[in-house]
Amino acid sequence: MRLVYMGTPDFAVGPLKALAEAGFEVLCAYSQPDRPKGRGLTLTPPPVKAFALSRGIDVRQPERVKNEAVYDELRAMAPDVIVVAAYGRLLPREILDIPKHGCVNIHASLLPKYRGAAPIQWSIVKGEKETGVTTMLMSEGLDEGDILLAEKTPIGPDETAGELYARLSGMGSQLIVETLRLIESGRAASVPQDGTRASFAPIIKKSDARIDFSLRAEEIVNLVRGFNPWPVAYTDFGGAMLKVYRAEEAGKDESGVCGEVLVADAARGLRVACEGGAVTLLEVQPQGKRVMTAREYLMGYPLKAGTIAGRPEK
RNA sequence: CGCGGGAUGGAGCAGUCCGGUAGCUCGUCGGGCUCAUAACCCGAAGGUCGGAGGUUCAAAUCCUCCUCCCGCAA
Repeated sequence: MRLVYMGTPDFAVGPLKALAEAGFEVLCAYSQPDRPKGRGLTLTPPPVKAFALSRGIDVRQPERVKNEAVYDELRAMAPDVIVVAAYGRLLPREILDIPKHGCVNIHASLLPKYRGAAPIQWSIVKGEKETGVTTMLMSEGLDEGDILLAEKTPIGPDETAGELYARLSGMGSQLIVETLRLIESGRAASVPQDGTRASFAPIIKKSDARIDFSLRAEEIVNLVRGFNPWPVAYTDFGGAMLKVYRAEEAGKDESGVCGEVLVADAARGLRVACEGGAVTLLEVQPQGKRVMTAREYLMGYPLKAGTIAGRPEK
């Protein structure tokens, strides 16, 4: 089967690799244009582009996809199917209709839950115990297409978004190969999503990762897990930002105002009061410094018990 | 040329403005104490202050260039 691939970030690299190695003919890979990134704003190619080029796969990076020129070049390639994985753009009807078998999307959640840009992070932040990957036949709506295959997986109690991301990318790689084989053999069946059970996982903003100590300890720990390694939960003590990479629920034996530092002691740890208890911060990163354990942090920084965390954003 | 913070014994920091004996909290090693502890007491080792030049009687500290780490923004 001849396919066109559309994807942008790391998540989409595994599936492309799997498809190529499973013997599908990848005509071309579409990716978002190179963007200025990092310090110095260096123009950086997206991971899918970099991978595709290393395999000698042709790459296209149109700024806009709703464009006659794009339609024309796709029609000219006459793919049997277009596979989309975290491409970053909705596809218009004109494109959905081009491939003989339609456009197939890999989505990192159990649809119809967590439709949208950041299903992996939000499923952890919301405390889900289970998630998965779904392949679907794309429609014009956002992740509303009919479901082809889905595979579940439990979310580990300490699992971070980064870890789950890698795992789901691997699962998606196998699932998309399986899905295309079914389509190829004419045995694919799809079922519509139950829209009444749908939920939305919007693109993450930095400010989503600010820790609200008026939440319960469990919710705060989930926030920390779900936003690691990006954008990373943060708070601030006395105006200096502190990122929190790892945290755990503390006992309920001590209490204080939400956000109050209960314990700041290299021997006993860093504990902050929250709704109904406290959280222990285990791994943190002061502004301008590397990631360090709470113990290391407390050895050198003058944080005292009684400090109140979480001043509003400037 | 996007904006900014940083590099000091093994770890985390102070000292740099205003040049003059390298310090703090830990860790490590040896000894002591204790039923016991990331406890306590005594003692010790460990640093060309990121690198290269320059100024000076004297540089962690002032000047120039370089390397590496990090936050913001995108």
